[in-house]
Amino acid sequence: MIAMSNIVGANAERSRSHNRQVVLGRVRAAGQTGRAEIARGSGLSTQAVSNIIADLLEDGLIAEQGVRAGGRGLPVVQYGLNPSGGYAVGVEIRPDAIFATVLDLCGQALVSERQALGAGDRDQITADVQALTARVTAAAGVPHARVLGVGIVMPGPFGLTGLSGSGSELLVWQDVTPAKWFSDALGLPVIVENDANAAAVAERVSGVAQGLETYAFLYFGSGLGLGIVQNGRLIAGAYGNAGEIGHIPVPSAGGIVPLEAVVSRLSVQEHLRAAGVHVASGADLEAAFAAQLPAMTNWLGAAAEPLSHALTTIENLLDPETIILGGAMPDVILDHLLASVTLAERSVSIRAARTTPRLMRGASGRMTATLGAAALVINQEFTPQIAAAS
Amino acid sequence: MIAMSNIVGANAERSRSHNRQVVLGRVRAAGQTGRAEIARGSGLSTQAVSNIIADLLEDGLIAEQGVRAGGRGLPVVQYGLNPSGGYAVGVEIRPDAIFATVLDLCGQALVSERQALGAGDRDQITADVQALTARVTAAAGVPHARVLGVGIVMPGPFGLTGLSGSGSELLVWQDVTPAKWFSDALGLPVIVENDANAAAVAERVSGVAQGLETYAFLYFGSGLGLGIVQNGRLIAGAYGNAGEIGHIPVPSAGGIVPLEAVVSRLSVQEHLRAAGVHVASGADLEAAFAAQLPAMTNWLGAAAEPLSHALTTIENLLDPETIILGGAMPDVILDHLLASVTLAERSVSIRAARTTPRLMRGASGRMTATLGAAALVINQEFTPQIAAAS
DNA sequence: AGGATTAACTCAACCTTCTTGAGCTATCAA
DNA sequence: TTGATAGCTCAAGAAGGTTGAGTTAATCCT
Repeated sequence: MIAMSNIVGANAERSRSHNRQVVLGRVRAAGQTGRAEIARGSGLSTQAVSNIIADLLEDGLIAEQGVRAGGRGLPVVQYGLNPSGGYAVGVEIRPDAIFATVLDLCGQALVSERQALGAGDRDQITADVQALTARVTAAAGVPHARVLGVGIVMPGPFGLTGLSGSGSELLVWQDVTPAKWFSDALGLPVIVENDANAAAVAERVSGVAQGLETYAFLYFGSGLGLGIVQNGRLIAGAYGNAGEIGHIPVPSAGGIVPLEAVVSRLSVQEHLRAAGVHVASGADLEAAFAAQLPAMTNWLGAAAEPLSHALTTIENLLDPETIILGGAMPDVILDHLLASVTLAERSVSIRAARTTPRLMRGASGRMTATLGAAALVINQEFTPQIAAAS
Repeated sequence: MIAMSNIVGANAERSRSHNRQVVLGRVRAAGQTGRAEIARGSGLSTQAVSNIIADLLEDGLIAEQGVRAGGRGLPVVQYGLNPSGGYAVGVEIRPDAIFATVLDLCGQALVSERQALGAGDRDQITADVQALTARVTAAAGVPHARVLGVGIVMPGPFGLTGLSGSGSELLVWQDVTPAKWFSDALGLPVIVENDANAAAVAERVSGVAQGLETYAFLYFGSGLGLGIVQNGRLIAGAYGNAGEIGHIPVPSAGGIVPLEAVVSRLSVQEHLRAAGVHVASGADLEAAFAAQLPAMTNWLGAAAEPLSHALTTIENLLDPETIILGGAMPDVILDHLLASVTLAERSVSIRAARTTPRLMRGASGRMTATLGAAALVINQEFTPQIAAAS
C-alpha cells in the first residue's frame, strides 16, 4: 500500500561487500594505514580486517607500502591504494559531442577523448559511447577486467517536469532506464547522473573536496546546477532532480529572475551578444574577460548580488563544509566571481573553528563533468552500500 | 589525516539488528503483511524473515492479525504493528516550559504534559526532564522496559555559528553532547534534534507524510526552520544546522530581507504590535485572523510573495515529494498561507503523475515538535542503521 | 468431486563471515 | 637484559542467513 524505498536486508555476503568498502574507504582516507588502525576506526575485529586486506591485496586494489615504527610495539604494516588496481570510465554526453576519460583508483586521469555526435537517436549514441569507451580503455592500456564501471553524465532534469524543454535531449530515454540500457550495452556496471552531481563527486575523488563529507558544488553548465553531497552521498531528491538551483528566484536589478538568467554561461553569452560580441568557446570568454569588455564587466557586476543570495541560501539550507564553484566557465571568471560575492554575515556557516573556506573554486577545470562521471564509479568503491537506496 | 564519518562495519549481530528494522519497516509500511511478501521485498530469505518475525512477536512489537486467503496457495498469516509493544517519550524544551508526550509504536499520542521551566541552568533542566519523563510514562501506564527511547527537541542552530544569540539558550550545553548527557541522566537512548526536524519526522510517523520518503517540513517556531527528509533520513548538514531557512534572503516590499523577518510567528506578532494589537498565544492570533484585523491581513498579504519564493527554492533545490507547512501557527492561518502562495510554474516539482499535492498543511497541530521528539525514536525503529552516520 | 497446481511456511543441514582468545613477534623503555 | 606494549596470525567458536526438501491449505481444472 505504501511505497517503500529499496532498502535491502543484510546477509554474510552483503556484509562482506559492505565491510570491504568500509576498509577500502579508510585506506583511502588515511593514505597509508595498518590493520589495527582500520579495525579501531571501523568497529571490526583485527582479524576481520586482516581477512579483507588479504582479499583486497589479491584483487590488487591495495598494496603494501612499507612499515611504520614510531611508537612501541610491533611496527605497523601499512597499506595504501594501488592506483592500477581498478579503473573507471567516465562518459559525458553533450548535445554536440561525447567526451570520455579513464581514471585510476586514485582518481588520476589517464586519457581523455572527444567524439563529435551526429544524429541524436538513441542507437547511434549508444554505439558512439561503446566505441569511445573501447577507445579510451585501449589508449590507457586498461584490461577489461580491471574496469570497475562506467559513469555517464547527461544534463538533467530527468523525467517529465515543469522544466522539460530545457533538458529535452533526454526525452529519447524515457521508455527505458538509461543506467540499465547502457549497462546492457557495455557489459559493465553503469551509473548515470547529471553534470552537477558528477562534478561534485569529481572534487571529492581528486579535487578540493577530498576528505569532505558534506558540501555543495555549484556547476556552470548550459544552465546552473547544484551537486549536493551529505555524508559522502549525493542528494538526489524524490525524482533525481534535486539541485536545480538555476531556477530559484533571486533579486536582480530591482526585479526577480531565475538565478541562471543572470548567473550562467548562457547568460554571459547572451549579454555579450547583445553588445555585439560573439563568444563560442571558453577561450572567447577568457579573452573577453582579459580585454575587460564593458559587457563582461557589467555582467560580472550584475551576477555578484544574485550569486551571493544563492550562496546564502545554500549555506543556510544545507549547512555544508564548503561550497565549490566550477564547470564550464574559465577559472579567471570563477575567481573573479569568488572575489566579488558577499558572503552573508548571518549564516550557519560562520563558525570559529572553520578548517575549510566557505567558498572555493573547483580543481577539475572544464572537464569536470567527464571526470566526475568516472569519479562516480571510483567513489562508489569507497562508499558502503547496505541500507543505501540504489 | 582525512576525517571520515563514523561508518561502521557489519557483523552478524549488526546484520540482525539491521534486518529487524527492515522487517519492522515493511510491516509498518504495508499495514498488514506476511513473511513471504516481506522476504520478496527485502531481499532476505523466507526463513530469515520467519526467524525475525518470531523475535518480533516475542518482543511484542508485532502481532498476528488474521489470515488472508485471496489467491491460490496457503493463506498468508498476516502481521501488523502492535501499538503497545513499544513506546517513545518526546520532550520539547522551550525557553519558558518543558512539554512531554508519550507515543505508542503506531504513533498514537497517549498523554501530554507541560511543566513550567524555572532557572535555565543545566542541572535544573535535567531534573525537570527526568521528572516529567517519569510523570508521563506513569500517566500512560507504560512500563520502563517498554520505553524505546526519549526524543528531545531544542531549538537550533547548534554550536557556535553566525546565528548564535538567536539560539543562545543552547550555550549551556556546549561542553557536553546533549544526547549523551540526557541519555546518562535518563538511563535510556536519547535522540536530540531541532524542532523543525522533529516536526518533519512527526508527520512521517503519524501525519500527512506517512509513506513519503523525501519531503520537507517548513516549521513555524519562534523563527522558521526546514526539516529535510531524504530517503527516510533527516538531512543534518555538516554541523547539524541544515534547514535554517529563516535566514535565506527573499524579496519583500522592494527590498531583500531574511525570510523569517516576514514569514514567522515573531514577524506577525511584531506586525500586530506595531498596530497596537498585543498577541501572546495562538488563540490571540486566531482571533486576530477571525476579526480580519487590517494588520493581520496586511501581514498575510506581505508574506505570500516571500513564502512563494522560498517554496520555489525548496522545490528546485531538494526535489521533494511534497512540502508541509506546520508548527506554532494556527491552522486557519496556515491554510490561508497555503491558499495564497503562488507555486512556481517552472519547477522540477511539476510532473504529470503527481500523487501528492506540492504543498500540504501538517496534521500534528501545535504540539508537532513535542510529538516529533517522540516520533524520532519511533522512526528509528523502522530505519535500518548499518552504514548510517550516528 | 477429486486430482493438479500453487504458494506460504517450517525443518534441518550447511555456508559465510565475524569474533574471541591464545600465541607470536618486533619495537621501545627501564 | 627484561618487561611492557602493540600489531598481527591462528584456530576454534558463534551468529545469522541460505538452501532444499517437506508440509499444509488454498484455488484451479477436468
